Amino acid sequence: MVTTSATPLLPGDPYQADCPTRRILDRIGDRWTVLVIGVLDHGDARFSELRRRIAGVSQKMLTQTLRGLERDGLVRRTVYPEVPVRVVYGLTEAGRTLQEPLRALQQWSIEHLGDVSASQQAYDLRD
Amino acid sequence: MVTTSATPLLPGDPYQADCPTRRILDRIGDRWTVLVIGVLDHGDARFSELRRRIAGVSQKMLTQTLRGLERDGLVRRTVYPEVPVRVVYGLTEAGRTLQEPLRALQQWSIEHLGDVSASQQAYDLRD
DNA sequence: CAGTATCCATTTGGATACTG
DNA sequence: CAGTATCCAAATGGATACTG
Repeated sequence: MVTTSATPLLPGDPYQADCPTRRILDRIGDRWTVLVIGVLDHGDARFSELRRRIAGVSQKMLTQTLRGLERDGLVRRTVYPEVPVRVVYGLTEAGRTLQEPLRALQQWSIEHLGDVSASQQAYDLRD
Repeated sequence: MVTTSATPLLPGDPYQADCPTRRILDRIGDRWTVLVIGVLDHGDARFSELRRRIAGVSQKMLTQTLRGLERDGLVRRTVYPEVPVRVVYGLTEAGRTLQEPLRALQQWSIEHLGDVSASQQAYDLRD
């Protein structure tokens, strides 16, 4: 992709409110979004299935998270007007591409969170 | 680093509270952490310099963010006991490695946030 | 089943005043 | 200069009750 935009996105200047890094973190930084994407990456799922598989999520937060992802075009919501109604969620193409950078982040976590925990312990034992 | 832990970190099972993805997002998901890392990646900086370069950050939040990063071993804090005191912050090796997955995320943003904005507009115009 | 609506406790973070 | 301490408004999110 080309960055021909009027705002040249200086690589070292991400401290504006509308910078891409800020926006993506606002998108995925909450408690449930990445978990929903993670589950849906295994395949489509109904609302109740998502709720079961994501331990601890409330109905309100799951709905809210799914609405946000749908609004952003990362998740597709399909309603089958049966009785009772069946609603199936799935990742869009855009949603699927997000998994790659998320996995990079997860990989960093796996490699470094041991050191991070050790550093925290050392820090807390100071003085 | 080796992952010899008793919890094998199933790749498709990131819905536990202590999963690596959750922990790294708790770490970088807040408003200021990635911005601090972004600035420090250009080189060490004093407290006042960070404050100037990160538009909108309050003294309290900058301090809080830096303390958290220091505790995690991602940022090094050096005090020069001059008068007035001079404090210089810099990334540790671990802190520097975090820049790579962050850049991947930023790259995804740059490539997709146009589509996301379009999708939001379409969503909001529905009904 | 898949939500919506409401209430409320906790968390987050900005503003302000003060300090070694 | 580089903080700390305190107060308080707004946002976040869980619990509960209700619905097409």
